[in-house]
Amino acid sequence: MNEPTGARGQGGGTTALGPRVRVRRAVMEATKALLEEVGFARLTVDAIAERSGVGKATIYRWWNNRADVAMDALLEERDPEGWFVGEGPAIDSLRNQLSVASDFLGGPRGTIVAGLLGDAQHDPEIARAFRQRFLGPLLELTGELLTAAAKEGDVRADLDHDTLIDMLTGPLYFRLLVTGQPLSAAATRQLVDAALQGVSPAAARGHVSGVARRSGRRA
Amino acid sequence: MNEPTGARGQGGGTTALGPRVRVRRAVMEATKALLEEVGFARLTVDAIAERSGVGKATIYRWWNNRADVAMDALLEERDPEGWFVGEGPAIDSLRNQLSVASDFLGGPRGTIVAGLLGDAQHDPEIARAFRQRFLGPLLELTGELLTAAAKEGDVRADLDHDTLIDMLTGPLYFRLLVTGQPLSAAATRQLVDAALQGVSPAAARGHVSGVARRSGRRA
Amino acid sequence: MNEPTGARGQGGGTTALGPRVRVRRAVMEATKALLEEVGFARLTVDAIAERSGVGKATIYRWWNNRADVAMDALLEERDPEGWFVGEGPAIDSLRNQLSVASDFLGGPRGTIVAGLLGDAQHDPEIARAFRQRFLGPLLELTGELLTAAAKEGDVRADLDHDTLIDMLTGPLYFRLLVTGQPLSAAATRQLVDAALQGVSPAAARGHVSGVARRSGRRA
Amino acid sequence: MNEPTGARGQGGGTTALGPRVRVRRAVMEATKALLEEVGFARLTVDAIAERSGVGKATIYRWWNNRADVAMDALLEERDPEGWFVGEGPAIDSLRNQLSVASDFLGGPRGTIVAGLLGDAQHDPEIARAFRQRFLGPLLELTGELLTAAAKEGDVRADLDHDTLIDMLTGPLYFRLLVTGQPLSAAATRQLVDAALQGVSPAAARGHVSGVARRSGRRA
DNA sequence: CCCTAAGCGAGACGGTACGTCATGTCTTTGT
DNA sequence: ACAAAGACATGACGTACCGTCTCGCTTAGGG
Repeated sequence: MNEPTGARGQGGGTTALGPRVRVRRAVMEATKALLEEVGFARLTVDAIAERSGVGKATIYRWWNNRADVAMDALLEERDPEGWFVGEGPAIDSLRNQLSVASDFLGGPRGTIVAGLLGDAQHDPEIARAFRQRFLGPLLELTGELLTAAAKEGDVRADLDHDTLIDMLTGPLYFRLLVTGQPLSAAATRQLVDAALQGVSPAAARGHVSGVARRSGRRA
Repeated sequence: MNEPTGARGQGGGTTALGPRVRVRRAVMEATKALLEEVGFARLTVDAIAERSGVGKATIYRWWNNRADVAMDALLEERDPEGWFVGEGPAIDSLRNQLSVASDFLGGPRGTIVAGLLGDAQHDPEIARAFRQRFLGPLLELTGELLTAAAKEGDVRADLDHDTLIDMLTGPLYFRLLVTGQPLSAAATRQLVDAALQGVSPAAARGHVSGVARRSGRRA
Repeated sequence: MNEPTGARGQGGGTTALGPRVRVRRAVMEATKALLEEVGFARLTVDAIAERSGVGKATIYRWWNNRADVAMDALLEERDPEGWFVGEGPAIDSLRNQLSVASDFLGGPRGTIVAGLLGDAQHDPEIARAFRQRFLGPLLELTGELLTAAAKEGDVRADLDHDTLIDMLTGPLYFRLLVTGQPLSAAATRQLVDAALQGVSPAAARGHVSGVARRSGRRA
Repeated sequence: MNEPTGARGQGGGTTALGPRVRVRRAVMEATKALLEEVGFARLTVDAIAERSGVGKATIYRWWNNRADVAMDALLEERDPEGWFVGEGPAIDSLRNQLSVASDFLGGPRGTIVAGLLGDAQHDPEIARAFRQRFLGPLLELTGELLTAAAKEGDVRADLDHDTLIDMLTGPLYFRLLVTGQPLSAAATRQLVDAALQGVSPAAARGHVSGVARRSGRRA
């Protein structure tokens, strides 16, 4: 279960063991180091190979391209974190999740995500992988939180969840990928508040701001 | 003034006339054709040179890189369009602008934008150019429309414009660059409605939906 | 003794039995098949392993490299043939041996020999093996035949045997490896005649041509 | 005429100038140096590129593979030499040519030739080039000398020239490529004498040996 | 009206990274 | 214990595209 698995582990046979532990570790570490040092744009497979002491061919055996490697490195860094929080009203968890996402995307790992998505524009395979491995789980969680929040009466039930997700998540990636404006938990709270209350005037109910106040725990 | 100008024409020296008309036209046409045929990802300067009959050096004289060329081609296609509409309530113009943007980004030109932004993740110069030349004018317009709409009482005045823009525009680029879901004027209308009314329940004003109904002119 | 022996069997230790029968057979057969299908140039150890169902490591246990394997395959094909003929005047046996060699080198097995010698130019080990295992026995026989023929008065006794062998055998390999001209028993007979009679005029002896006529049995 | 031409110059258009002088010189020099240092077997295009300061792509633009480069280097070393001697009886020139060839093949350049021919066994293109560019001119000369010598009465007129060439040249390459025995002008003289006089006894005429004595000038 | 400088085509060039191939060794796993 | 299966480091391959650069050829426009 905790078996170290390469990107292709998905196929999930029994004997397809993925890169042996040593190889995987070496590659991951080298990749992370290089990502920090030179960024994704200048990350090359050759460099990873040299740095990790792993043969280039071996890397290509287990990963499809540098983006694939970088994605694995990225996921390794994301997973142990407190993404999948729960407890308390769902709307709070939702706010929290978006704050955490902001911090993640606003930090050094955000640069990796941006680079990955940059390449994804040229290579559908990367796009697919990103959606499936990185984005999917997160959006799924968001969807569940929305369902719960709707049930708890904090979110309108008549709205398409996809639309809601776009509204809440879209701005983060917009900043990351397009405008380059800073991404912070604070800015995101503003945004979520606005989204919840609505842009039109006449949206002034203690209900909403009350929730907003309650959930302002994580900076 | 009406002189065809390359990217560097901005500096506006005296004799730096930009590419001679013939060159610019040939390059632009070749670029557009190639963008349609192979997409931005496989667009190469060599191909543009060969196809246009223009020397590679000449291209590099007037443009910085393939993204620069592609951007020019993109702008040529965007400009004549009905982006800068006005008349009637500002909120309607705003809705309209977002619909037009959706169609633009959802169509073939959207692919170019995506490719451009993809490269922008690796090359700050491209990012800068994109923001300045493509995005800037649009967001400026959006800002003005928001100001007007606020004055007309259709938009809350207590919200930061940057946040609002992120809320309204972000989802479009999110779909384009990240999720890959289809981008249509219809989907965008839904989204704008939700943004205006707010996600929280207790949002029940004929006011908003009335406006929405009025502005549903452009598909 | 009759034990099937790999290349290393020569050392002749006690327990070094050479590849087990099954392994050897499988490898030999796969190798021969591949040699016929793709030729020596594209013969790869991986292919032999896959085709024969024998592990690559096992192959390397018993053979040094692909040339070594190919050589074994080659020798398997050569041995049962009628190389070591005798009877009658030695000069006839000599002619016959050269004819047989021509046919061998001119046929598909010649291609293998050529490939082997090709690699031998880069790898002295292969060269050594070829000379010792393939060429040696043949030249030894030729030497004996020359001695006998000299004793029988059909060959000058004042000539160095090495020189004679070079004269008689060299042209065959020259055609095989250098000029690429066809190698047939017929062409070889011409050559041997010329060698025997001499290139200078004043060579007019029925003796030689008579022998030539007698020995024209194998095409 | 004296225009430095790359391997592909054969196509012989007017604008196909071949590698520019600087490139060619740098590549040739690096190649010769490397051939001396590591031999043909370990000659790599990468090394040539690095050593010469010429881009790998540029090398591949003008040459097809390392063998092609090596051949050019080889020819550069062969040409200025005294191959195309004349004067005096043709049979003497013939003897001389074979002696020179022996020295050439027996020396360091012979190793290059051997390596080239080694690769030629795997790559028909190399074989073709070797025959056309290196071997052809030499054998042509040999053919002419044979014709002249026949006319002068020193060589039998009833023998196929191809056969004669094989007899005289074959042994040299046999030693070079197959047996590995030393190649010297002295050994070659023995061989040529034997070929002229014939292997059979009854070949004892002052005629031949007289010529042999006269031509023993070049060691 | 020429004649000089610029724009320009053509494409050679050095460089970096790519992804692939085959080698020969080493490790794991199952008998 | 032997061997199948195959992972692995190594090193070279040949290709692609980049952005720079030199060549001459044209083609104005200022003397």
